[in-house]
Amino acid sequence: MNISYDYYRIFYYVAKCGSFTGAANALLNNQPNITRAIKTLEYELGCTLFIRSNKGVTLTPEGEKLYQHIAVAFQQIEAGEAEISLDKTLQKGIVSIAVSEVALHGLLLPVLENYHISYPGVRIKISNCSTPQAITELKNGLADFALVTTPTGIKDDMKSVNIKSFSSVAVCGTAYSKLKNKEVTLKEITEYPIVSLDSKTKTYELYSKWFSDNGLVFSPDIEAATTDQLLPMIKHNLGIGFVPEMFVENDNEKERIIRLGLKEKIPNGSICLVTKKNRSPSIATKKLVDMLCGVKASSQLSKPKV
Amino acid sequence: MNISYDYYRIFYYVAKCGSFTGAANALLNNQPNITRAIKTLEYELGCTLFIRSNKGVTLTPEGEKLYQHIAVAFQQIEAGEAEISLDKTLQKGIVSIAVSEVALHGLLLPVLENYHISYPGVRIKISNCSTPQAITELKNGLADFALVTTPTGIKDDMKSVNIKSFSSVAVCGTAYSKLKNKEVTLKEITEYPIVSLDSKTKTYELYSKWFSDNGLVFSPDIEAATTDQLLPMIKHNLGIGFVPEMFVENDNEKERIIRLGLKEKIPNGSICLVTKKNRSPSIATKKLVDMLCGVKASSQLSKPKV
DNA sequence: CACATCCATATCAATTTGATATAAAACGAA
DNA sequence: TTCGTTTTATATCAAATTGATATGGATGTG
Repeated sequence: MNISYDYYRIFYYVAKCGSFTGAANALLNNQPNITRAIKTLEYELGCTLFIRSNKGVTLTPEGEKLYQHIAVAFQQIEAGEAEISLDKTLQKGIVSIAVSEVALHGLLLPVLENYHISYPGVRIKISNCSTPQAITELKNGLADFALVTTPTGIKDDMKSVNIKSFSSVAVCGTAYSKLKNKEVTLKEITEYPIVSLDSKTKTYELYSKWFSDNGLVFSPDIEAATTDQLLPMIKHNLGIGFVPEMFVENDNEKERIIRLGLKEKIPNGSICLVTKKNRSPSIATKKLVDMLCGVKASSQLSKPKV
Repeated sequence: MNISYDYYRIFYYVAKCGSFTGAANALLNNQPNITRAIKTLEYELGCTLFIRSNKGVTLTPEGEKLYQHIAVAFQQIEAGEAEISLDKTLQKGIVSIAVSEVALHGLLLPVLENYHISYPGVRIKISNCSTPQAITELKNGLADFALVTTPTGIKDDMKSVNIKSFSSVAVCGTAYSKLKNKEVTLKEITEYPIVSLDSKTKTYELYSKWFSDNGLVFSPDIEAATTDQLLPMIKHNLGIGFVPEMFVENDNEKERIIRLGLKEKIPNGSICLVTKKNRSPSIATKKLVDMLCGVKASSQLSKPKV
């Protein structure tokens, strides 16, 4: 048995409408087609489904039984179509993001603000963690994508694209006001206590390499767990630190922070988006990724020829 | 949205098989068609449903959601097809019959014996009652059809066809042995006590009319509720009675019954099948009706042209 | 590096569907 | 009754879809 399911749809509408003519209208089709379709269906199934009369049709006992099933089936299909349709309009959905601190403040939060206004129905789950942790979350399927700072150290089955580079500045507290408004060298800085992120972070690695490239040793006196903790320490004059510019910009106690005019250029960090290669993003995810990348629209589906 | 449901079937099989090629085989179709169908479906729905790879396809999040619904839907459709198919082979079903006593013994039981051997899966519900009661049951939808003795007194929305006429005989108990082997007239009979069915039955009406047509009055001394009760009364010599021949034939105490050679011909009764005009019989019902009418097969459905 | 296994595309014939005109049957109202 | 309306049934043909085959590209395997 291999009956066209479109015939069942016609059957469904005829049963609901109680007439061939009515079903034809509901289906934007014509009555002779409905007559033919039902006749074919009856022939295929080997039994009469409707009793015809001059004022419409009614189900036979067999038709009745079939209808019990078909009605459930088509309500399911319609529910499925409705769900897809909702997803498509982004009235619903959930996006999980694993994001490192710099990426959160420097990229995700501002974009998310717009995204949330455009698609208030999409729920967002943010997991704020270090770069390695973010990669692990992505690997374990806990996040749809990760936003981290380079170097990422991604796995084979992941893909990473740079989205935005950011510059950092060297800052210190007001106790070091003698350094204000004058050019200092990196070597001079090593004579002061240095405040840095945890030695397990990629940022630590980055600065470590930069220092050694300049013939110096990066040996912080104080290590903080998060960038957010870095600035208070600096404000309390615990030492000099390298902080992404945006953190300084956004701070509401700027007067307690002194930006140093450093001779050497601090290496740019870069925020990149990491995705799993074999995983297809949901529409809500794709849209957010598009916004993060500054892309207008994602690839269109095309209608097949012939 | 007006997507061909056949595409959903293809989607269903692709999801189940995990590959376009596999689905093509399962559906006795070819892979390029599957590719085209899924591409069309994706275009219509406006989202990607499968992630293609060199070793098959997997569902995207949207495809997954759709599959939840489609799987339920198609299991329903398949269940519906299976049920129809079962009905068609008469492996299942139920037939309710309202039948009067004469029709039961004279027609239904012998036919039912064969029917039940042919279609053991069909359950049969017999409601044994008087002709008017049988008509009422049919009217109330409690019976699929009625088998009664004429005159039926059927309603407007019912159709009646004569199936079999039966002859009755005048019988008495052994106490009346002097009537044995001689021709008696109806007038002579009126001199003996008469045993008859209830005055509310159609049979009573029938004999009443017959007597009056012969210038006599039908005034039974004893009225029985059912034909089954008639013969024991006659055997106990309570009087002369008119009994359908088959009841006498099938009796296992024939020696206690004397058949009278009556001059006047006893009017033939007729068993007829009554159906509701606007109600379509189930396949199981139709088959039984066919057997009762001695018909080989019911009308065939034809395949529509072009 | 050849080979097998996927999916993608192009093409064309065969089939199905959509649309229109028209018939037949049944019902209700004038 | 007869006419008008409403229903399903049938015939027919163009348009669209589907089925089938050949072929190409990507990827993984011995």
